[in-house]
Amino acid sequence: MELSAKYSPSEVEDKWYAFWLEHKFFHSEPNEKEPYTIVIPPPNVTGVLHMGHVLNETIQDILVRRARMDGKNACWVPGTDHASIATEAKVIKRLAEQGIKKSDLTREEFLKHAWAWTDEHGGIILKQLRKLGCSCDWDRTSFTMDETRSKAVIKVFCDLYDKGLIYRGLRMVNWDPERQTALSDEEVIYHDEHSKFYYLKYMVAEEPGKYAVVATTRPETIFGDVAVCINPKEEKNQWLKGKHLIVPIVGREIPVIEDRYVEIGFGTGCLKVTPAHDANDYMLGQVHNLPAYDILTADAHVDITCLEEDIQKNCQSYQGMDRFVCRKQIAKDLEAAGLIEKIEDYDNKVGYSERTNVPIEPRLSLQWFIRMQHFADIALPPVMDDDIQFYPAKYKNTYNNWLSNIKDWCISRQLWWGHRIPAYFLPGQEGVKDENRKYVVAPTAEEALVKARQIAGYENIEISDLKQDEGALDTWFSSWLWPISLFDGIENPDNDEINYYYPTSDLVTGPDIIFFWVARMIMAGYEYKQAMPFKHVYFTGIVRDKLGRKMSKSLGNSPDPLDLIARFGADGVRMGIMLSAPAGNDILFDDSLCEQGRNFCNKIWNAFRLVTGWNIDDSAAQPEASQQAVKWFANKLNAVVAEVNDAFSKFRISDALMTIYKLFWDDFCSWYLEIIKPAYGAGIDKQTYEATIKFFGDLLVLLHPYMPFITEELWQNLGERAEGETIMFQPTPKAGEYSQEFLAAFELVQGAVNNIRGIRQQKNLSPKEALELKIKGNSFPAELECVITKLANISSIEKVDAWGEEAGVSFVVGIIEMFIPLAGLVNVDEEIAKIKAELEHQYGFLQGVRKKLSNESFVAHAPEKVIAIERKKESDALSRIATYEAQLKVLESSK
RNA sequence: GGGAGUUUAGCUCAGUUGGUUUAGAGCAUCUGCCUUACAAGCAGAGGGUCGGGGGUUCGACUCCCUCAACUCCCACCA
Repeated sequence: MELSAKYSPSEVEDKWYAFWLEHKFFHSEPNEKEPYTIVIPPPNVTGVLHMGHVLNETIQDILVRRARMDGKNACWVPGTDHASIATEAKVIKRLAEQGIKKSDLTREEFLKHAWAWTDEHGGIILKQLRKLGCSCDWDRTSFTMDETRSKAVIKVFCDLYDKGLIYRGLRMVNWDPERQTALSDEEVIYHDEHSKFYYLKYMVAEEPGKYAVVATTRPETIFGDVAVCINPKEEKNQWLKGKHLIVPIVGREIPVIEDRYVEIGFGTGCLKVTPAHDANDYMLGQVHNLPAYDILTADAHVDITCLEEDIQKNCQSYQGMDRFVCRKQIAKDLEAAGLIEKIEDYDNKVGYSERTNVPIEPRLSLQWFIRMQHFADIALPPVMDDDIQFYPAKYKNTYNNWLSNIKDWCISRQLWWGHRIPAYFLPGQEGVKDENRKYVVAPTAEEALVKARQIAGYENIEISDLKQDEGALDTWFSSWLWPISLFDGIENPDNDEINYYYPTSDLVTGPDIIFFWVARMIMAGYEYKQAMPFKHVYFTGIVRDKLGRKMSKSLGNSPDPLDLIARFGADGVRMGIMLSAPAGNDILFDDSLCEQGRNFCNKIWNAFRLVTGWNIDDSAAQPEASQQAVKWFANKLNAVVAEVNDAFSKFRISDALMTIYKLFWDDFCSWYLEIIKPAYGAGIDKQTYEATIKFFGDLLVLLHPYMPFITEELWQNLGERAEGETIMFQPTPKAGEYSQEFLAAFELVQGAVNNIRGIRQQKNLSPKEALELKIKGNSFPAELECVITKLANISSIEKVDAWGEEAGVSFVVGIIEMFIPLAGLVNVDEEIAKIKAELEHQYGFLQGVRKKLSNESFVAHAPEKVIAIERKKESDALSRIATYEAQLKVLESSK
């Protein structure tokens, strides 16, 4: 077979992926084998593959493929997330481009558009994962809004409601005025901001001409002011006690109230209280029994129509103004009226919506919540006790911190795209306040009707009388069930699949969703399966560019993974992303990493070309050097396999890759193959050839989890394969016994070869020119001398008792003294200088060792083993020094 | 304001309970090579005293204190 000198990934990748699919190698069914399960962190259904996914999915694929080769029944379940807010935003944007407003559509019409969008763009990302080589069980592809998953969500909602763990209430929530929905606390991101601190004058009603100064960053909320609060202990504000103040512009007369909440010494000590627009003010309002005027619309425009008529008159000009426009306008107007004492620069934090990046507005609204204390109680211990293990473990702290200060979870969203809240309101409550309206919670309208008819007075209502809550549930309310709902473990809690695959093995995800997702899955796992959802959590880092910046569309620093795959091959990209990916560390990604991956593919490819290009000579005897090489590599392979196994057990999968990389490139190619390489034109003996093929196969198997395509391609061509055979199920090589002594002896051989090569380089000697080697005293194991002979092109090895008078270069490896005669090629002065420098180093070393040994405390305290090592160092150094000194003498006398 | 983490060759990182020839790797760099698998390669070489300071110890990159820089998370100060 003629093979090109370069590996062409595109030619083999699609072929083998199709082969794997065709044979259903990725598919898993429960059987008697040990399961190994991963559920994919479901990407947004309309999302596109980015480098973060590449990292995350590559790690998962490595783990899954490795488990499969270890003989486990590996199952990697793929799927997508409906991503309520993000997707609804995209749909609204597209509708806007067509001139359609969401408000013009009915819920049903809107959902039709949303599903159309989902069908159109959904699953693109899953197709892209195939290009990466991901071995997901595609037959199990799921969606958080498909039937099984949706039923699970609704069932869980009803169940938690029945348990009293879900409640509906009027609360101050984080409001996104752009998308016009409530958000959970976790969906708010705080940014530092340079803003202004406005000092406003509030005239005292009882004492005309006198005023109190109130400092605020949000003057636009003064329409909703209902009190000014002071700390009862604050000296300078004592005179305000019991007084009333007049809100500037608005003209409302409000009381001065006292509460220790106000911090003494901060600002002016006077805090304006606006219960409808600040969480703390709301709390104060509750305590002091104050009204709340909501003066902002859902899209954060001023709306004063809730105020009394005479007050409305004063504020008319602000009606309908955007909140930030109004802020400026009020400042301007107050300034003009002389009601601003001063404006200061002020740094504070402002919350932004994670999804729309719009400043959130604290808003009083009626929402659904989950009582979280119960879930914190069940989810904290397993992580703190390491039943569930985090890699890296530092995230235990983060987890602990969050669960120990848990707040109730706002799960309702004012969106249509998502799971509709299964609460049904009873008819005939027109006059009743929203928060007091009666409802029933049930999975379906029919079941809701049954429940409703049991309530006195509603015995005769019909389904059409019930009004379902308009809201949808937070996306994460479906995601937290993912490891259970994927196996239908909510609706059918005892089915074979859930019993077999759950708990899953490893979860691979980013630390940014530790609260959103990881913690909540653990909660749901213990609530609904009484067991952990996964045993290990591997937290990846963030993929950044080489300057350490986050990858973003606006910076244009985010490479397209498919483009990278086209340039470097999927294996090259996988290797590139894995080269520097210890758990929890950010990855500074650079194309050159993929280049390294591609180069490695090429190296493997060429090694294959070499090995399979040899002709087997049945009559040839195995050369001594080859025999030693085979023995050495067998030992080395065992040692490395043990190392790799250890690395995997600690989730150090980048380390494992680097270890295999060096094994292949340095040990196998640079040493092993060079030793066994037959002379030009000659055939190779059968024994060596077969051993080599075996080694190559083992190496491919070791590499396969990282580089699935090239390893399958070469493995298939490495020997006769039956139809339907695949490297995917070849067992990982076992870590057998190996001789530390033999490996150490071989290292000495390598040292000698390196030295001789170095001498050649310095003396400008061709590799083709054979050299003689003399060895004095100690030597290598005799059987390894032939390796030096071959690799360093040595014509003869002579054992001598002392160096003669001839010119040459000497060197020491370990404590073996060697000499290369080089008549006429030696610059005596140069050699003397070199040896002197070496001697100096040895003297320094010896001195250090002796200082230790002459220290009585050291000899008294240090363990015997350590002292023995120091003594060995001493004698070795002495022996080397003797050698160099003798050489120096010879050289000097030859001058 | 709390908490966590990081700081080791030009870059990215190892360094496992303090002691294994006076600190390792990959990449990059430099030198010499188109040597009959591979120039996406081969061979060789140089380069850190382990952020600063102090301490514990016979001995510290490794433990303690302190200072500095950077990163991240959490928190209602208007």
